[in-house]
Amino acid sequence: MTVSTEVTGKVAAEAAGKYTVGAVMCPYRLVLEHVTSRWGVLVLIELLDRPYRFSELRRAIGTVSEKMLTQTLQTLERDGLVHRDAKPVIPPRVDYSLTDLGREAAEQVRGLALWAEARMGEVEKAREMYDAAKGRG
Amino acid sequence: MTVSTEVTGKVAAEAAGKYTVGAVMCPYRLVLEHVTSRWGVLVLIELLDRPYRFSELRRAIGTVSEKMLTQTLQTLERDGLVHRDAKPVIPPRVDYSLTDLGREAAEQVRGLALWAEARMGEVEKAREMYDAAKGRG
DNA sequence: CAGCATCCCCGCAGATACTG
DNA sequence: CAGTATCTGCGGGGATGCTG
Repeated sequence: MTVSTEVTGKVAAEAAGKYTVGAVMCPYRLVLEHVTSRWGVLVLIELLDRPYRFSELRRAIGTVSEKMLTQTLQTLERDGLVHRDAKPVIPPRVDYSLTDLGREAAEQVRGLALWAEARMGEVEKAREMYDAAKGRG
Repeated sequence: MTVSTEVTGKVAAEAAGKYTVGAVMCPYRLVLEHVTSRWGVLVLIELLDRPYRFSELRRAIGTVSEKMLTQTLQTLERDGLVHRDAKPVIPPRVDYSLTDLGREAAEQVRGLALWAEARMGEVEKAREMYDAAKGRG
């Protein structure tokens, strides 16, 4: 059916060529990695609620370093998913919000997060069973 | 929504064990990182079509090393998302398939992949505009 | 406040060799 | 075929200090 097959088919096709991990990757894979990245996921979900200022976002996420948040926001802004609004005031004030494109991505990501939250208990049980089975040999 | 990343304590750290990915974090975050991981995403989407044998999956994805595929599959199996069926024959034959839980996750992930594919062009245009704006200073 | 620049560690991930 | 075991690099990402 599936576009998913087509999608991964493209990945495979890319692999057949002169693909190298560190170098240029196809745009599709890149945007996917950006939105599924460690901090990208959390930023998108936060911004789905409302716009945030930089350090407000930092506090909301809680474990992200300033460097990684900056880097993540720049990547998402470059991909056209996040809008950066720097106000020329002192002290500086910068608001981040989702673009229409970013909102689409964020809603997909939120679906994933909601699933993870809902099924977390079952996953934990599965882990315990797996570990117990391994432990007994 | 809340995406608190506060550490839940030593229990989480110890439970993660050798499967720890990066820093210590709550189980919810862990599942999310597993399914959004570089190879986890591709494995889940591939398995959405049908069961795969190990090296069949390796060829289908195309760029994944044997080591990373093994590691990814073990993580997803431990989380109860992937079922491993090792047949006692020579030469060995191992089939991987999605569990019901895994299928739910995979469908969410596919949604993300489909979005990325559909909007890839717009993202590329956004990147060009961003780079052009930066280039002009 | 919102970043940028720099240093540096460690763990992800690739390469290689070996086994049941 | 489907893995394990081991070595190694290099880059992700944290810590720190500085700027507009």
